[in-house]
Amino acid sequence: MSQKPPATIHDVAKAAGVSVSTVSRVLNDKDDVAAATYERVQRTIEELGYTSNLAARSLRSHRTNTIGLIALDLNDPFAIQVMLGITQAIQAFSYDLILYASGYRGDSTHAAWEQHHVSLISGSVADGVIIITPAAVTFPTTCPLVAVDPHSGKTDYPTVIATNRSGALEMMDYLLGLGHHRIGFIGGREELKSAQQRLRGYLDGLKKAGIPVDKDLIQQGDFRRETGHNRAQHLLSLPNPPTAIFAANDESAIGTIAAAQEAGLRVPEDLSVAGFDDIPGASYITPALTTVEQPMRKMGYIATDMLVNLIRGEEPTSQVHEVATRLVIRESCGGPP
Amino acid sequence: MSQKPPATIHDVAKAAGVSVSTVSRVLNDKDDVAAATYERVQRTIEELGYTSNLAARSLRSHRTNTIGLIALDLNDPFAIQVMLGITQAIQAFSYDLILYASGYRGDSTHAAWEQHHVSLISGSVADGVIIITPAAVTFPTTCPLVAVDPHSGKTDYPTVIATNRSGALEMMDYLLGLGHHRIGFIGGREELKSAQQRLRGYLDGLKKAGIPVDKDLIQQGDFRRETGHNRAQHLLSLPNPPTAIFAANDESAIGTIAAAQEAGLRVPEDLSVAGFDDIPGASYITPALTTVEQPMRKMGYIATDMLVNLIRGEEPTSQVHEVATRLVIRESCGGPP
DNA sequence: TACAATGCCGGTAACGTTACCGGCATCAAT
DNA sequence: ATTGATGCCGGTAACGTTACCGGCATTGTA
Repeated sequence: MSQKPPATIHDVAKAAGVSVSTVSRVLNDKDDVAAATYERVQRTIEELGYTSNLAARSLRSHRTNTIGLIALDLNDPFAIQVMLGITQAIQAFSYDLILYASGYRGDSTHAAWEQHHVSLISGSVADGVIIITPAAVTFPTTCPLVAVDPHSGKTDYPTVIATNRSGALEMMDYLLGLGHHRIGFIGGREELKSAQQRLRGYLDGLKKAGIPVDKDLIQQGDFRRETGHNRAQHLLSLPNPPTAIFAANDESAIGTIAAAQEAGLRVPEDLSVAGFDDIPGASYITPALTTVEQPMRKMGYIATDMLVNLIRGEEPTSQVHEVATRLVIRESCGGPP
Repeated sequence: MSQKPPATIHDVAKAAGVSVSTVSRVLNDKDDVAAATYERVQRTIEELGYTSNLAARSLRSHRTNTIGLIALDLNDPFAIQVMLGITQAIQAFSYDLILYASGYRGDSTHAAWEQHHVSLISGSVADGVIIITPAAVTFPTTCPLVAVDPHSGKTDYPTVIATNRSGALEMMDYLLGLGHHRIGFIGGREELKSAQQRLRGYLDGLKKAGIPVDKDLIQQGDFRRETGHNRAQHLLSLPNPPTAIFAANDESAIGTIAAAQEAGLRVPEDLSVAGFDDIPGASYITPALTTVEQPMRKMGYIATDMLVNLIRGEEPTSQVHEVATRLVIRESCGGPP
């Protein structure tokens, strides 16, 4: 099994009896090539099984026709759903996608890790970058960049985000309407704007109903299932526990349901649980989760669209693209016991 | 916002007052550079925020320190789990990971799509490639390659696979032990060895129990939830429907449960449903799925290990690595009604 | 003192591709 | 017949990096 080196553009040129320039023109669909030559070159390319070297092309032309995606956690359903939207858009725009997911090694800050990968990718292997739930506020401005569910700081790059505050408020109105007065809240990654806005929606909901804030009922989370589980245990062990828990995302809500069941509580009879996101798993657990739908795929699609425009040198129409959320009522919420 | 070009190795060299060769030596941790010089260069690198151009490095040195992953469907929990194992291994081996998931555009065969991406990645942007559930039998042998859950044809590259036949057989023994005689089977992607072996386990189980094969009970599937749903509907509408359905993977099983519930059947009282894989969702649906665990993360880890060895030029210890499955009994199976 | 060994570093040539320039035909228009 | 425009193509120089060679000091050894 000889590992013979792959054919280069020179091999093709020699085999087809033309110059490398001509082969390059054929490859890039330039128009000043005679039809017969084009045909012949195209055929030799297939015969030799030639594939153009991405690294060399990128080095010379500074265009790769691929966009990079940086995501920390492949285990996160939100990221997965956004990715699906991105891959869909990628196809529509005839781009390729490269996902950098080398995993955060813990030997530096999360933000430093991200920045490193942005500069690694940009200008060498991708024309632009999408980052999902970034930890860094700023990035080296060397390449087009779009963030989905951005950091809360003042960012200088376009972002895609859902109407988190109004979505959370809508959920609060629903829970309050069911008669709940003590509603626990399990927050998300606090550096993300989305997490902050959902907390704000929670607070606004209480205020609107004239219910004073009980700090004990507000728990700091991080969007992870285990953490939701843990914080829910804490809330349920309070002397005066809540009758409903609003988790800042579905993963936390699923952890909350597990904690409730372990504590011998029935959902929703003894405890109402609400989430945010509407990940695929939300409708499959028991009880099916009442949540706020965030159009994750759409967000991925929009982010890609914005990025492609940026790459093409067009100014983005708006710096922040907001997409609407929607209340999804299923089975995990009822009246207070 | 000036898009100033990123710093090159020349900029660093000039700023540090050394030659580009020396900077390169520092970057690659060669040992013949004075400690003081090393220090100084390292500092200027940080000051300038220099990141070495991946394309140029790859072009010259033919080493990228990244491995490529080709996966067709990001929506597939099996692929996701394998990926998680890969990212874990990647970290342990200090490699980077690039995932090519540009999505199959349908303008060529699935196999051609894969081959294209293998040659695109190999020799330019990655040192080796892992493919999950490949559609192509052979690949251009220009780069190290490992397949997880391989094609059924005679492959000339190392593969990682689970003990699918014995796992399926174990499940059949369990179902037969519960008293079922009419057991439906919903198959997987037929070109995959795993799918074929699971079918074989099903058939062997029947044979062992002396039950003749009823072809109507064997449905061709493709590992997708919708297809499982559809095939289950067909099985349930049979004049003499099965009392249990063994789906070749959990996604199909989840589709089957949905179909049963839509038909007004209770699981497991009226119909037993079994799956294969033990994806995370399997324990969250209702009823919790009885299934055969396939150590997906471990498979990803092993594949990465094999690939890294291949890249380092070591001969693989074995061409096929088999990992053991395990029966996981939950709630979705009971005796026949 | 002479000579080899070693540490440290700079210069040059690639890697495979595309951008750019220029040149030879061919053809239409004067 | 001369000119200019056009179609088609080849040669050369980069892109940013690393491999390789060679050269100057400095040190060790006879």
